[in-house]
Formats: sequence, C-alpha cells, structure tokens
Amino acid sequence: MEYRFRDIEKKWQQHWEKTQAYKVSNTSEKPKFYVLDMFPYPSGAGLHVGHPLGYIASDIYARFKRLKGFNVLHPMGYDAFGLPAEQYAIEHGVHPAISTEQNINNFRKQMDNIGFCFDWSRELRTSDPAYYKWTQWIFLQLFKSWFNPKANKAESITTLIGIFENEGSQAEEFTAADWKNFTEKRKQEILMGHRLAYCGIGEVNWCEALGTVLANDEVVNGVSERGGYPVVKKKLRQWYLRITDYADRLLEGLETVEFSDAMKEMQTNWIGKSIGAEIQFPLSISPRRGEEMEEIGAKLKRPGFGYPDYKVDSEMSFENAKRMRREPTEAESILWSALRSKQTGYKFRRQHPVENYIADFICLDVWLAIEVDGGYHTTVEQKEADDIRDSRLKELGFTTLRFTNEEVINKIDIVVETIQQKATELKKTLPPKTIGGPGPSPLQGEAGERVTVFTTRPDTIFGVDFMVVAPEHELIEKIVPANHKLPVEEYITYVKSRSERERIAEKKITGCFTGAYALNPFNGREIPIWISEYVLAGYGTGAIMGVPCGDERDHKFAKHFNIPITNIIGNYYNGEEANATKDAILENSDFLNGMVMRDAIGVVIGRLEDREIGERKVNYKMRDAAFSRQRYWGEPFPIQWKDGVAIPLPESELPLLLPEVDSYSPGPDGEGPLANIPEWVARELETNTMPGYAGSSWYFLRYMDPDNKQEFCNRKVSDYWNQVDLYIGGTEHAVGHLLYSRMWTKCLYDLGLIGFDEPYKKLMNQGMIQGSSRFIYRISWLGVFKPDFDFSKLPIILVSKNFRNSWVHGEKESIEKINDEVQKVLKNAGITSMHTFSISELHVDVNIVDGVELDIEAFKKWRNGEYSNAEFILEDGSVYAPLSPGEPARPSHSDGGLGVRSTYICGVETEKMSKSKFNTVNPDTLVEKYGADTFRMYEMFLGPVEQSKPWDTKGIEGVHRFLKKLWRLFYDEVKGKIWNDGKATDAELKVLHKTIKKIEEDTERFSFNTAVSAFMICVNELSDLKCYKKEILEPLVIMLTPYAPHIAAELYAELAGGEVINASFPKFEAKYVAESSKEYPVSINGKVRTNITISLDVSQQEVETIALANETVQKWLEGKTPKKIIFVKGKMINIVI
RNA sequence: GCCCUGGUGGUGGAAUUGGUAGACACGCAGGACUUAAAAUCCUGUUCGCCGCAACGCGAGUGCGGGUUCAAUUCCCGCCUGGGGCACCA
Repeated sequence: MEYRFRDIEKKWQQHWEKTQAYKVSNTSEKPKFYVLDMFPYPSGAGLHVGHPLGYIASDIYARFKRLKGFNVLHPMGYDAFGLPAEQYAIEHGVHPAISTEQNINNFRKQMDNIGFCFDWSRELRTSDPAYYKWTQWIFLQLFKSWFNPKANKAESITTLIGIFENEGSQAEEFTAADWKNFTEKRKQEILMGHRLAYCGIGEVNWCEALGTVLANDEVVNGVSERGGYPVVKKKLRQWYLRITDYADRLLEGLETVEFSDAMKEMQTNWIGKSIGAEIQFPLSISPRRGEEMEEIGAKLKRPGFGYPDYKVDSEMSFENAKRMRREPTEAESILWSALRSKQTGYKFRRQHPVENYIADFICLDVWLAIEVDGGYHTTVEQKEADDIRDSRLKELGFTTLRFTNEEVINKIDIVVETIQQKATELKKTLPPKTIGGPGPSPLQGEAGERVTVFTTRPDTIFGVDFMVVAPEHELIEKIVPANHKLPVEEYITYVKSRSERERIAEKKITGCFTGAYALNPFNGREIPIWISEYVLAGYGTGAIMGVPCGDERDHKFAKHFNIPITNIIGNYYNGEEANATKDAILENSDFLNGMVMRDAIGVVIGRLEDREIGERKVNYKMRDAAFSRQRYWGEPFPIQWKDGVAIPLPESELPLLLPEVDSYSPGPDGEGPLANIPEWVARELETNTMPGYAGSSWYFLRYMDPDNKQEFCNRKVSDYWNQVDLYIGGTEHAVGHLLYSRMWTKCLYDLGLIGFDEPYKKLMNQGMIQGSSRFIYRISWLGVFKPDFDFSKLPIILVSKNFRNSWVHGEKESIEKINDEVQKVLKNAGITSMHTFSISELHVDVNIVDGVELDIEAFKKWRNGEYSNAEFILEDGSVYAPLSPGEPARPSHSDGGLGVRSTYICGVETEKMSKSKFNTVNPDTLVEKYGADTFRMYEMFLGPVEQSKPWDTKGIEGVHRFLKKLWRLFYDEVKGKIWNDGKATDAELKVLHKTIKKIEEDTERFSFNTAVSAFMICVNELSDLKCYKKEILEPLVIMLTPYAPHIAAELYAELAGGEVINASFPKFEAKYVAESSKEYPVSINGKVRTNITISLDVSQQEVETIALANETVQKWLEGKTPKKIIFVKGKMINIVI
C-alpha cells in the first residue's frame, strides 16, 4: 500500500471540519495558550509560499501545545480595509467590499489546503460593520480620554475638566475663572489639545494630477512614482493619536515582554528618548521691522560669519544679572511684585540679557523693555550709554519704557497702567500669531523673537557656529531679509518637492543661508541661521545648533559652506573630522573653560534655567501617530463637526456605516471620497476615514469574544485568555503595528476595560521568503522601419545567459555568433532595412524554469503563445528554431534522452516575491503535487523561521521521500501492514527517546528546521534497524502530528485507533539514552589529531595518562613534554606543547 | 544617511553556553534492482597537495586585524545582501 497523500489529506480535512475539531471553548480546566499570527491583508495576488511560513510555524506550535495539554486559541481573520482594494476600485470600478470578499475566499481556500488548526468560527474581518462598530467605539473612548501625567495613565476627559474648573492651567496660562468664562468652542479647543485621539493640522504629500495623497515611498525625486506627476506638501486637518504621552510606558513595557533584543532595540530607537536641553537663541534682527531691516542689516556689515564687532564679557553680565536679581533696588522690587506672575496679563522677566545689555524688565511677547533709572543715570556719560542702549534695543525691535525710581515708588499704579497700555498697544501691531491648532508641529508659540533648539549636548554651546532651521519652520518667512528672499524661496521650493525619506537620506549637502542671525545667549556672538532639508520640522523643535567640531554632520555642513569652525575641544579636534567625545576639556568656552565636557552639561543646563533661557528637556523622536486618511475604504470616524467643534456620535448610533459612493476618487481640496456624498456632508460627518492600523490595533481581543454584541470583548473572557502567549509575524511590523497595538492595549487597560497592558507576551519574527527571479535575454531591434513595415515579420531571438554575458563584455566570438544568427534570421524574413540591436533582460515565469534551465516548450506556450515562434541560441551555440511545417514535435530538454542535450540558461536574481516579477510560487501547486504535509515540512526544513531566504522548490523531494520512508515503516507495498507488537530493543528505545528529547526542545525553541532533520534521522535509523514496532511507532506518530498532521492522523488511527490530535506528547526518559563513554577528540595545539574513547567517569589524571599513551599523540609530541593538558569532561581534550 | 539583521561546500542549511566545522537534505558522480523507465536501495561528494588506495599534510565559516590552550561563536575596522524609516500592509 502506497502513501496516497491526496486521499488521506482530503479525508482528514473533511473529518476535522465535520467534527469541529479545532473549535475552542472560552471555559476549560486546562491551562490556556493563545497563539496568534499577524493579521493578513487579503491581497488580490493570493497567498504565495512566503505567507504560510509563519502560519505553519504557529500551527505547529499550537498543535504542540495542544498535545501538551493546553486549551489553545489559534484564530485567523483578515485586515480587510486597505489601499490596494481601493486602488483596484478606482481602476476597475469594482466595490472594494466585493474584491475583498473574493480575495478572502481565495485566501481561505488556499489556507484550508494546508491543514491549519484555526478555529474558523472566530474569523474576523475589520471591514465588517459588526467589527468596526467596536473600532469606532474604542476610538470614542480615546477621544473622550486624556493622559494624566501625574497618574501616568489615561483618564476620562471629565477629570481634566474638573481640574480646569478648580485650578485652571498653569501651562496654558488660564485660571479657573478664565475657564468658566471661556466659550464652549474655546473650551473644546483647549480640550482637543489633551485628548488621546485629537484633531490637528498635518502635512501630506499631495499630488494634484493623481488627486491623491501619496506615501513617502510613492514619491521619487519630487514626483509621483506612478505617472511622474509633481508632488507638493499640503496642510490638511488630520486626526492623531497621542502616542507620545505613552512613550515612557512603551519603553518600560519592553522590559516585561519576550521580544528579541533586536526588536526591543528597534522600538527603543524609534521612540528615541533623549535627555538634553532646550535652548532659546534670541534673534539678532527683529522680524518686526520689515523692509527697514535689510537696510540696517546691510549697513551693519557683519564681518562674515565670525564674531560680532563688539565683545562682551558674558560672565560679567551674567554675574551682574544674578547679583542684581539678588540685590534689587527698592523701586525694582516694587515694580517686580506688580509685574510678576502675569498680573498684567503679560509675562515679564527681570534682569534679562538682550545681547550684551541687561534689561531691567522685559516682556518678550510684545517686545517691550522697561528700564528703571536710579540716581546715577543723570551723568552725561550714563545718558550717552543709555541712548546707545535704547537705540540698539530699538534696532532689535524693542520698545523701551523708562521710569524713575520715584515714579515707581510713589505712583506704582500709574506706572503699571502705562506698561499695560503700551503692551496692549504693541500686541495689536504684532503680526498675528499663527494658531496652528494642537497639531504635532512644535513650531508654534513665540516664533519671531527667538529660535528654540533641542540639544543633547548643551556643553558645546560655545562651539555653535551656525544654526539650521527646518525650511518649513514658520520663523523663516519672518526673518529672511528681502535681499535673501529669492534664494531662500528657491531652496524651499526644492525642499517641498522632496519626501521626508529623501531629505533624511540625502548624502549631498544642501542648504541656504537665510541672511538672519541668532545670538548665542551666553556671549552674544552672532550665529548665521541656515535652512537645510535634513532638519525636519517634526523632530525636536525643528531647529538645531550646529557644532562642527563635535558633530560629523555639522562638520560636513560647515566645511561645505565654508563656515569658520570654532574648536572648543583642543587636541580632540584635528580639523579634518568632528569628534563627538564627552571627555575633552573645554576651551574657547567662556565660563566652561577647563571643564570636562560631560560635567559641563549639567552646569550649562543650570545656567539656562537660572536665566530662564532654556531648560532641561526630555525629547522623543517619536511623533504622534497620524490617524486619518483621505480615503474611502476604511472605518468612518463617529464624529460630527458642528461650528468647527468635533462632537462624538452617541455610542447607541454605532456603527456609523461606510456609505456607498459613486466614485472612489478624492473629494474637493484633498478631502476623502466621503466628501463627495451630499448627505454625508449635510450631516456634517467627518470625511476622513481611519488608517489600516485602526482595526489591527485591537483585533487580538475580538478573537476572544468574536460574537459579542454588547461589548468589544467581555472582561471575564479577556481575563481568561489574557495576553497573546505567542505572536508570530514579520519584522516589517516592528515599529508600526506593534507600537500602535501596544498603545491601544495600554489605553484600554488604563480605562479599566482589560486587565493587562501589554498585548503580546512573546513575539516570534518570521523571515521573509524572497523570490528567486529568472531572466531571459531577448534581442531588441533598433533600426529604421519603413512606413509599411510588417512588424509581425520581426523574429524573436533569445540568447542563453552566457552568450548575453559575453556579448555584454564584448567578447568577439559571441558577438560574431550572435551577429551571424541575427543576419541569417533577418535575411530569411526578408528584412534588410535594419541591422542593429541590443539585448534586453526580461523576467520569465520561474515555474517554467527548472533550476536555471528554461523549459522551452512550456515557454512557447507561456502568455498565450507570445513566444511560440521564438528562436533560441542555446548555451552551446546551437540554435533551437521553430518547427517547419510538417515537422514532428520535438521534445524539450526536460523530456531528455533524444539528441544533443543543450539548454537555454536563464539569469538569476533574488528579489521581493511579486506577481509582476513572475517569481511567485503558489503553494496550491506544491500541495497538489506533494501534499500538504510535505509542503508544511519543507517550508520548515528550508531554514530557521526567523531568517529570510529566497524560495527554491528544489529540495522538496527530499522531504517527500522522508514521508514515504516513514510510511514504509508501517506499510509494505506487497505485504500491507507490517507493524507488530514486539518488544522494543534498547537500540530502538534509544533512537526514540533521543528523538523525543530533540523534537520537544527544538519545537519549544522554534527550531523547526532541525526538528524536521531529527525526524529524518529517526526514520533513517529505524529503517536501518528494521523496526516496525508499535511501541516505537506510536509515540513517533504523535510527535509528528504538529508537523505533518494528516499522515500522523491516518497512521495513528490505524495503529492505535482514535484521534491523534487529542493524544498526549510522549514523555522523554533519560535512562534510554544514557551513555557510559565518549569518543573524545584529542587536539594538539588546538588541532584535532585523533579520537580516543574514554569512560565518562574518569578523572583528569587518568585521562591525561590515557591520552599521552596514545600512539598518534606520541607521534605529535616528538618526545617533548606537554606544557598543559586541557580536559573538558564530555567535550574534548587539548594538549598544548 | 540612520536603526535592525544576515553572510558557512555546487545549493538550503547544522554546530543550543568558546570545545571534533559542514549534521540533515538537495544536486552531482558511480553502482544495484529492471527488457527499459519510474520508484527504491547502496557508495562517494569542502577545497588543494601526495598517492593505486588507505593513511597523511595544508587551507578553510564575507574581508583584514585582535583576545584565547581553543573562535562560525567574543572584540575592533571594513565589504556586502535583506528589512524598516511614520499614508504599502
């Protein structure tokens, strides 16, 4: 009886479906185990051999755990919303729901073929209203929550409202009373700045021609990848998730989960926590002075980029400021107590340095300086000094008010009123502050008066030779003097056409001087402000301080633009490349001179904080997650916009169904397609939809309780199943999906909806299976065609790989050979008008190539006979021409045997597996040919699951042979059943138990490839021993169940009766594999020279004696005495001479 | 550019904690069975040198250094394939 895998597999798959063998209950005495695969997107291309890799791995583990006595949840479903279906809809007019449904059916059919143990009664689809109802519901919970930093967790927004009502907000500068007086709209605006799901303004890549928003990788060199149309940045209202508030918890959580170190590192880097300082650099030229400014700028004749022409003892003014703050005059004290804490409605600072002056009081919001004159201001010299100071302050854009001591002391009310009036007046003349909304851009606030940078190295403050501001920084348009406008605008136009990716990756140094200067806050040194594409508005503050001697990128920038470099680290800087050391002793660094850099960091921060020009700051590279898409095929937001205020729909109205649309094209102004529906717009509903990761951020919870109509998941059920014990998927989800779903889980936990705050306890990464592409080489005709030329007469000539290669390398012989052939063919075809050609490389379907040999006959039938008349120049130079009429069909090379066996050799390259590259291998054809069990085991046998590798079908035969060999331990072709009840020998038991141990260990650590090898070794050894004993075979079959469930079920049913999937994993017994001696490798100076078998229980002394007595050892010793003998018990012996 | 990851025979890979490099399988070569083929079985197979063979010798885990009695494994520098870089999923 032969191994009839097709019958067996069909039989058992039907049996399992009929008996609902994989249906899992939410209540069980057994311990639970949750195995989950990352949500697949049902693409139109169907499954290729890369997809099942992870599913087979999880299936093996799930089945293994079941044999080990666990109640195993192993569900599957579909991340069914997504762009490809929408793109297909735009191109073909098919509703995404329809194409998605078809794709899912196809996926399901393919998966069923492979014999997975999924509990299909729990299948999910994110596009199903019964599912997305709860996605919308969770979104509303996020919308109605804020992150309370004190509690370090999310809370209902009502607790925040309570705080505002009672205390107001210090950070946002309003009192409880203010809050009560705010309009509802204003209150909502403020609350929006705290909601976990919030609305803001964000920039997208907008392609007018395609009428759509593009992903970064769809933008190449400033134009769309599809079509090559121009792309610009467009600001759109967007939803965001406040994931940055969870940054610290996402970092801490990594310590509690079993992810690979690489994965943890990637997430840590993505979050990008860095500790440093935010430093404010005052601007040298006030943006308020407009046109007048450049004249001054020009007049000032700044000496290049070097030091300004006045020198300040900054330590002096700094010390003065501090001392004077400590010892204020009476008048100053009185005025300060009237101005402090925003009593006037304006924020004043006292003894604040402006360049090298120190203003008594200053309000940076309205550019107002207040001077209180003591008696000594009456001298002529002092008067002059005051005038210079006033005019400089005026130059900088400040208005100065002067009061005498007497005025302040006696008429404080009038003084304060005057100040208030002036401030209010100034405020009106100020350019309107841009209200950017609560978007993620950090560029708002008091732009226009100073540049704020974030740095992890405040100790290098005196090495700042330039600043780089993001070209899209709002400050730019305000600070650029007219004579610099043109080049700056040109540069900004260039940057606008670039995707973020391109900007970051650009090796070429680009940038543009803005014509404006900032001042070093400590010594007033002028610092030129540049813009460059490598600084992004979204990172940090959107501006960096350039320290060329300490940072490689800054160094290159300075060198490229000839910006003089200040060396603050002495010998550590060699003038050639930057040195990021923290160990150098600072030079040219004012009050830091002589200090070790790492110590200076804290000192600088202390001074920054003292002088209120900066502060210690934790910065995250991670930005809030953009959570809306201007697309159709996604979850609608349950939000209405009334008078610019977002109103959540009542939960009773969920789900908000995705409406039908006539066209899937975007709406006006880059809005989503939903904006095209009059009724939708009339209801003032949000026209964006949610992104792909919305549904996949919580799906693991829905699997636990998929049919619940009352809640997203019953708490008791989620308490039972708890975390996913094993999550399998690719590293491509390392930072996207995994971080989002971790954040959602933490939110749900904070809100008391689930009982754990990390979704995935253990993560296993599966590698990608790449495609191995094959190429053919076709002669492409170049030449002049007559107008009436009949193109069908043009012959198709294909040359084998080596001919093409040598042709490319210009080898005479090949060129002549190809030329001859070409001329002959052209002549036969009666073509004389052209004679030149090139050779182009074309993908050919890997399925009609055996290794690298093209199956010529199959190729001729490929693509409806496109190449049926092609002529082939084969590897040996012979020509394979089309049949002349009446000539009998020739066998292709693979039919072998007849005539000369020359072949057409294809080119090979490893690429992504993709339909368009004709390198996809469909699992269906392999399952059809070899069976699901062979396919499963072969995918595992290919190598470690977590490693990427190109697919090669060669080798599947070996696994198939193994299963046939296993079968022959049970059945003989002639005799039929051959197993017996005989008592197993020691040798047989040893083979069995060695295998049990290996399979158990390997399965537990996901080393499935070595487990398959162990099965092969076991079957080989049992075959050699001619062991057909039930005592051995039965445990073997149980062990095999996770890997090859069909054949195991069949053999087990015959052998023992019953269902193997409910059996128990065999127990390993050490006594059967115990060894008493070991064949030790004996090395001389680390090189193995011989082997000696020695009992395992002898001492080092005895081993040395035995080893030295050995003949080979004697020979190598050449009479010398060994210096040292190393003996590692059970491992090896090494003799050092 | 930045972050992560891989590189071992003709091929996929093994070597679990620094201890016999190449398990297992493919392919290839030779042989057995057969009229023949398929299927199956047996033998050999890292490279080089010597040799009828056995034995033996040398080199060898991307490249160049280092640590160690001993390195595929640890350290430093480089080359190179793959994944990610925020709207592909």
